[in-house]
Amino acid sequence: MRIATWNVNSIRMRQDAVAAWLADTGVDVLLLQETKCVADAFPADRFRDAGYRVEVVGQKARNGVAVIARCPIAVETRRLPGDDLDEEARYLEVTAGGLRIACLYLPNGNPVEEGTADLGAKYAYKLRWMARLKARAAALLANELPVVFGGDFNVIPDAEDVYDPVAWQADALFRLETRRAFRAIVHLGLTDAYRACHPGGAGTPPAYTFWDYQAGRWPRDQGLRIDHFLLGPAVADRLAGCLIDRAPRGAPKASDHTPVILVLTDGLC
DNA sequence: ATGGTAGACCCTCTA
Repeated sequence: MRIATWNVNSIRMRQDAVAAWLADTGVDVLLLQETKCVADAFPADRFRDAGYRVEVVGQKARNGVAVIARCPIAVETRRLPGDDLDEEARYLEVTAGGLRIACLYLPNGNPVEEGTADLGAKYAYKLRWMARLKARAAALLANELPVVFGGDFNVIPDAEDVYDPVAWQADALFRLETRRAFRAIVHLGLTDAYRACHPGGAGTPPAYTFWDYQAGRWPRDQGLRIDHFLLGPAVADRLAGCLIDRAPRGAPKASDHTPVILVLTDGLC
């Protein structure tokens, strides 16, 4: 069974690319972020016509997540618990293929306002969102559910996951508070699927999932690893591989992110 | 050198 995650930066602009990639790879479940449209404007029919089920959480112009799967999808929640006033479309948790799968788009958090008590409203929201995600992960793990958290975490876990760690040290994606909050989630007992399969370290090639449109970041391979799969123990036991498909980032009219594919032993979809 | 691009938008914001 294969699950992929892809921040598409507008599903309406990327629908041909996503449909072609799905047909080419045949992944069972695809998690999308930054669909950037209300649910009614999501081009669900073309995926349904291709034999997939589609569930969408949308809002106008910004954010937006979706799950596309070959198998039936049971929606568990369309909101991340912990803040009833949060209207941003960033979380969709489903059961599919026997797994509890959370598709998430974690807040970017920039700009960080140094010198202010909470480092700015955007960054405070990011840290609150991460605390809510930690609580949700703890609850699902306590119930021994086979959980997969996949999506755009907007977190660079380690210096080897960014082309220039010094230049990024104060950024909301890499600053120490962000990495601490990410580690606190992982340390509940989750496995970073990519790093479990590719330990990294000196001499290993960089493994990025995002390259900014600006300043020639893609042709220079100056990217970030910010799209992740975190696996609960029952799913980590089935981990067979995790790979970054760089090809879509090099295509014309590409998203600034490229897909990450999680490969599990067994499992039906 | 304070850049550069992309997408959606009510003409500016987010990333």
